[in-house]
Amino acid sequence: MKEIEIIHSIRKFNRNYVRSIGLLEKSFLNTGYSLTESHILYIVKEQGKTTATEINKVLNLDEGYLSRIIKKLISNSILTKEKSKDDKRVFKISLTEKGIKEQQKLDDLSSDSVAGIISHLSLPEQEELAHSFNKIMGLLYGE
Amino acid sequence: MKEIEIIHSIRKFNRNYVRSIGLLEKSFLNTGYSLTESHILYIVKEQGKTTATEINKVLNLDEGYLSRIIKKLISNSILTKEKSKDDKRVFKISLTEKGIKEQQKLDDLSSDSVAGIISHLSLPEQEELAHSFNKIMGLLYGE
DNA sequence: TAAAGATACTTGATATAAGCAAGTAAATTT
DNA sequence: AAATTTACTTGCTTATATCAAGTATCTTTA
Repeated sequence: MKEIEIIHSIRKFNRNYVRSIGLLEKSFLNTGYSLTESHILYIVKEQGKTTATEINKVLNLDEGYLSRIIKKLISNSILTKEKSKDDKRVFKISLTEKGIKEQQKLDDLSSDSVAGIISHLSLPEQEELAHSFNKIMGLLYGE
Repeated sequence: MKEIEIIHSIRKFNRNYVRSIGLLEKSFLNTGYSLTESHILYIVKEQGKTTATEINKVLNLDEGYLSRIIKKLISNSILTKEKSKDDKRVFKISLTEKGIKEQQKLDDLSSDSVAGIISHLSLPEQEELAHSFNKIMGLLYGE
């Protein structure tokens, strides 16, 4: 297989997948959260009590933008922040009770959405699919 | 493999890949074209003389948005339009000479960008990667 | 075949997502 | 203790996308 074919395969995938992700994004429209906000909540769940800087090590958003999103999520009682004791520049961020529930809802929505996409496949096909995704993850991101 | 694991694999991939595509998008910043514009030019190249409606069968953009993008690309001499003879509501759209060149540039940029992402892999690994992408394409989009 | 409905495209107004730059305050380095 | 860096915030702007209403033409149907 030539390099050009390899690149074409990936680019073809990208063109299609970008649109899939666009659709996924639209499925978030009714929830009141953007995909980025949903990512942030996911990360806060994963990391537990964390900071804007830690979140941004994953997402690499504009700092100001992230700051505003966090501010909004706090004002909607999804997140809380408290001043860190060891470093007074830092705010420790965590999910509120409501935030935990909301994050769970978004998590379920996302899983349902993926379930829908693969629902037309047989179980062996779904397994092949997962295997392929895992393979790519391993190769590209070393996991 | 359980369904929940399959879904988790896909969601994990999505979280990572969304960011990759975000980076890809940024690589278009200097070009003066957005990823969407670049897609449009790609489709016009593929389809040859085409129409807004045909383009939108692929991209599903808001019609008004698409109309404006086309307008802009025409005013920048990338696209031309001519009124269709069989249907006076329709405009046939095609790439200008300049448009062909610009599209080619974007195409090259996109290929280079992908080449960069896979450059740390050996050829067999790159082949495995392409194979996995193709597999997913086949399963999800039937190609 | 004339009216009703559908299709192709456009335009004005607006929303959403994201980024830049300048700034404050606290920590770290020199 | 001054200079630099880090963590976060805020004002302003741009990029991307959507909604709704409208024009012109084509197609259906009564």
